[in-house]
Amino acid sequence: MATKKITSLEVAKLAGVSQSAVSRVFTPGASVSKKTNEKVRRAASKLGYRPNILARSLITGKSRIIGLVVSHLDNYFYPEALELLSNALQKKGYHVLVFMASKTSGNIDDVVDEILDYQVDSIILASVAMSSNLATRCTSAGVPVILFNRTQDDNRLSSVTSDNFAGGKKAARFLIAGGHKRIAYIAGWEGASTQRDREAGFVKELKEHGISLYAYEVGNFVRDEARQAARKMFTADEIPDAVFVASDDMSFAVMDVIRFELGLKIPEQVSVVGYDDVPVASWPAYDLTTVRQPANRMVAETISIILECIEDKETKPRRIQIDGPLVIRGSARISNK
Amino acid sequence: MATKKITSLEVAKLAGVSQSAVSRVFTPGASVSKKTNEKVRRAASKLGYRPNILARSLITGKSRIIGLVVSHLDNYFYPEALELLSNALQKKGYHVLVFMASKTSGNIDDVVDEILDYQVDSIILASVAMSSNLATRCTSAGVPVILFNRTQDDNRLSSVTSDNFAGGKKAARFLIAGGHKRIAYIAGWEGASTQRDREAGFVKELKEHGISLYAYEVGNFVRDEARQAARKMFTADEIPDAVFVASDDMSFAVMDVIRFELGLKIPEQVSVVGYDDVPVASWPAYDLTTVRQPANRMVAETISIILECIEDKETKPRRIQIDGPLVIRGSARISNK
DNA sequence: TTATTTCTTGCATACGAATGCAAATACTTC
DNA sequence: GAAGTATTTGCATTCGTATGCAAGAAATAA
Repeated sequence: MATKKITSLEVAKLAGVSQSAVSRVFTPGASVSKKTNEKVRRAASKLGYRPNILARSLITGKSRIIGLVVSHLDNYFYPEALELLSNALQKKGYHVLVFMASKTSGNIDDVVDEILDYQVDSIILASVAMSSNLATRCTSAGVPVILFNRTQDDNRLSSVTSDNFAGGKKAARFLIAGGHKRIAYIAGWEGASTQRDREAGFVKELKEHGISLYAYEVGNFVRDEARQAARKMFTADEIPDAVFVASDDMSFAVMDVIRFELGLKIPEQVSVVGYDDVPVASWPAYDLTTVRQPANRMVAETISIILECIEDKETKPRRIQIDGPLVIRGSARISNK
Repeated sequence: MATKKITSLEVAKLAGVSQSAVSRVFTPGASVSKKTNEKVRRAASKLGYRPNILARSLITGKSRIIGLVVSHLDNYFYPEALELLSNALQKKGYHVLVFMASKTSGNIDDVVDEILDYQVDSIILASVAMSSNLATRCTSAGVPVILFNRTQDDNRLSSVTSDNFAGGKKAARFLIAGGHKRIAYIAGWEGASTQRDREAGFVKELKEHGISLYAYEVGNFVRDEARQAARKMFTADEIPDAVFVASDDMSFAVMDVIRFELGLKIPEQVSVVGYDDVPVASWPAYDLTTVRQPANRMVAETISIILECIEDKETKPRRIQIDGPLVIRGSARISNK
């Protein structure tokens, strides 16, 4: 197996210049004459030379690798975000190293340690939290950490989320305006700031209208648990006439239970409102009214924060909240019946 | 910003040994005495030392990074596969560097070049092809390439797919047994071997029963195009009574058109069979009969090939086809009406 | 105890590219 | 053409770790 390694030295030899010259040709902004540049490029492409990013990283201290920790790829909001993120970073010359955080155990710290081993330029935690201890490690290692779709009470961490509190309020306002009287909520995982904020906003708005939650169950952002929650909620004596579900993903499960297991009509008997606006929400089979998380804008913000941090170490952490609209579709009544 | 870099040298100093000793402690299988080992480990954890993978790679020639090229994260088969892949590799001490191949332009070669820059130990192309020229580059760089869910006529590339031909046959056999008389097909992108094999198997089986395709449209594995295809196919004079769609993803779009735009009943008036068995297929709203691609077994095979190639350069490329069952649900009639 | 073998250890070097510095070359200007 | 400035270039070193080699320590055999 002719495992050839073409190094800058060989290119230099062929081009009749020094290794430094070759390096400079491939270093944007370095001082090289037109002639040398051409000679080197010709030799390089002849040999199929490409700079070794790893070797370069060793010196520059920049790996052009961004570590991404994800745990919920089965929630279709994340594949979309991943795709946007990866594409955008790719355009900027960075690439994404993926780390799965198992949903069960809270071993995020171990995972982040592994990430640091790769000398990543930055870490994105998608819907995942980290220990304060580890945040210290990252900070002192000079690796900026950005929480995506999650916040945390640690002022060293930047975060980008949708405005979950406002989103919760929007959902409530909409259901109230629709004349619903028995309004319920199916919660996500209580450890998630997104869940807490959505609930808080929702409950707050209800309260401001003198309404209190008619029913409450926890789905933990897991479809099966959402199903259970729905079964429990909608087999009671007098069932809710509206339910706000903390994620689209759970909403689909809830709708399926309501329609196919319990034979109820949506939205005639029960209105359902979700959160995320993943692609499936717009499919006619669900046609889900939901609060949109503008993935593209969230990603854009994330990336701008990352690049800023990488270029200028002194940037202080920011917390971005992006407002998302309520997307009105057919899963919830609009006027009072 | 106290950007401290803890190196093996500092650990060595603290532990009162040489840098080599530290290195050996962190190199599995190296010769170190129990005493030294302890001293070093104590010092290391005190300083929070962790070996720099990049520097290590420079010497060993192994980065423990696997490059993954994806292009269809919106088809929910891929997030699932990505999750399985990443998890399994993580357990083996490898990690996945993600590269998005834009669906539109065929710039795969550029992408793979970028991957090679990172000195990856192997490349997985998920549902993506590469030029023969580039395959040469990879081979000569000693980087094994594995096609996932795609084959290609290049005997230097390994591939792992489901048995698409057999899957197509199963779909046909099932529809025939269900007494369908006007059987149609909505194809994926013709450049994909998966598409071609599924179609070939399907048509072959029909032919063996003396049946020919009643209608044919192309959906290119894109939901919108599948919708168009369905509209065209099901507004004809005498519509098909069954359609095999080349992917679940397209199937959902097709079912939505059939039900909600055209007001037809599934499976009473039209039977639909898909391919993939993504999670959504089992949701009651679709309840799609489909040929399963066993993602977990496909991933397991992929990984075993990768590890084998990395350890033993002389392994020759393999082509694995994994048989998947037809999962019978409610979207297709079983008995002749 | 001494000779022999097996483990450990440190030294020095290598991996591939980037960069400060000083020497060399090219370009201006008078 | 000389003097001065701006631009290129090569040399040597550096990044953090792994590893062949030879010397030293420990264990075993005689």
